[in-house]
Amino acid sequence: MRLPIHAITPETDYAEIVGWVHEVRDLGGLTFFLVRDRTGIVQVTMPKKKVPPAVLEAAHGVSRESVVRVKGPVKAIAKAPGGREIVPDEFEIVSIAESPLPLDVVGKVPAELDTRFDARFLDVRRPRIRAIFFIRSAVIQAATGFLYSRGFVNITTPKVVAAATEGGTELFPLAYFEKEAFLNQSPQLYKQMLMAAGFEKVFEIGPIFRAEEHNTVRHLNEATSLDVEVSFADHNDVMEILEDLIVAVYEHVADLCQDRLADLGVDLKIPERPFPRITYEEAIGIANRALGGNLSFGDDIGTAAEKAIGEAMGEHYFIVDWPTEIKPYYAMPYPDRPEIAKAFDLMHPRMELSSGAQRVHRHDLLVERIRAKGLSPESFEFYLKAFRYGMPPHAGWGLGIERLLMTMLDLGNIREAVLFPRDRHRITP
RNA sequence: GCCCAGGUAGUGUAGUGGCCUAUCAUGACGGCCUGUCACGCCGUCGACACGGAUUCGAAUUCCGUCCUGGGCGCCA
Repeated sequence: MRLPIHAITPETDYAEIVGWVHEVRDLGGLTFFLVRDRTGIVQVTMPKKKVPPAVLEAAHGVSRESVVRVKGPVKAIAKAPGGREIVPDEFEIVSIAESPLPLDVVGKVPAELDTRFDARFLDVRRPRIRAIFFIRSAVIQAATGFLYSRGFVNITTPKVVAAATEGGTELFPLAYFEKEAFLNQSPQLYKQMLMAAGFEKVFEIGPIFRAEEHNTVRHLNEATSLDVEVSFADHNDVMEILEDLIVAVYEHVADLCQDRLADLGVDLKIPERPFPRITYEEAIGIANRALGGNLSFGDDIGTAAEKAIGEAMGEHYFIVDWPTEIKPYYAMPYPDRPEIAKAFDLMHPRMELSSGAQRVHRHDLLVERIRAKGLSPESFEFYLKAFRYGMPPHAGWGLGIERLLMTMLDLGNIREAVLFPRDRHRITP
């Protein structure tokens, strides 16, 4: 029976393992193999004079990264990694690896991102890279569990759509039989329509597509968004849900992924609630003081300003009360001060993680807002229709999973947080 | 879209006009080696993105093409 490698201890009598040949050290009369599976690494030690000839022959023909099956008694040896090693009485090559390898799995020689993505399956064999994706899985599990525990309904909305969600971002056009279609940039319109459906609390974790020709360490053309929408809630209510979720995710990872965090060398600090809230005006004030700039009300907060504010804050924080003008049409303006909206961004000191708002739920105001953005209400008819037959007030946000992971694990490039990233230049593998 | 920087063995690098039939490491192959843990030692193999130009001479300068990384704008 196959044993996961981490289950082998110095007390184990006998073990059968299947894994990849991580390293080979041939000392002549004695050969050490390190064999790796997803749980760990174990040393397989072959004294030439003490193992069967068939084992010797198989071991001689094996290459690095081949898949092997090894059976033998386990010996407690203080000098061996993990204090134990297997002396094989069976050694079978299950699948031979070609040589040379496209990149060094052991990590003696670094590889550039591009080389790594060309052979991503090999790259991900490296424990520290694999750790990112085991943690990513834990993040999604924690977020999903948190939302279920709060009574949310998991929804799936279409990725093939007929119209843009908002004016700004570029869409990928698609040949869809005789019609023109696009890949969706956000589930925004659909989750709002499900408020009209009376679902009250929904979430979706799924891909979003942005055809922006940006080339940065924090943008992808296909990203994963965690979207939430809640009826009878305002922006403050959903900000609380968001910070609770962030903390729950960090706690889950800190509790259950200690080994993976160690693989990455990350010392995870759990953010403290409540996250500070600063207004947009305070934010540009901080930026102006730090950079000697002259941002004024209505200007976008650029990268340099964002960085300066992040440094001043030093932890997760919200920027609230944005100018209505620079937020999407669906953000609800304050009734008494319509120039600002009940919109917020969740920021990590390094970058924006999420943005959200209380939404406009009044049909006439929504039409007005759409027009004010220079868009045509006619192309949003399928969406506007949902606002004419009893639409509850509602609020929500969208959170970038890759950015959450990138900031949590201090990754240098957002592509590190995706198994098979899609950027300006890469569509394979 | 605008701007900047790059493309040298399988991988990562050194090399700014002749000292380069190109450095170092890793790797592969062969040899020696019974406690390695980036094992060690000896030997062998393997590369200047492509096209053009300048020059007595180009990996190195110039032009073009292709490819890549990054910054900005915008955003998750």
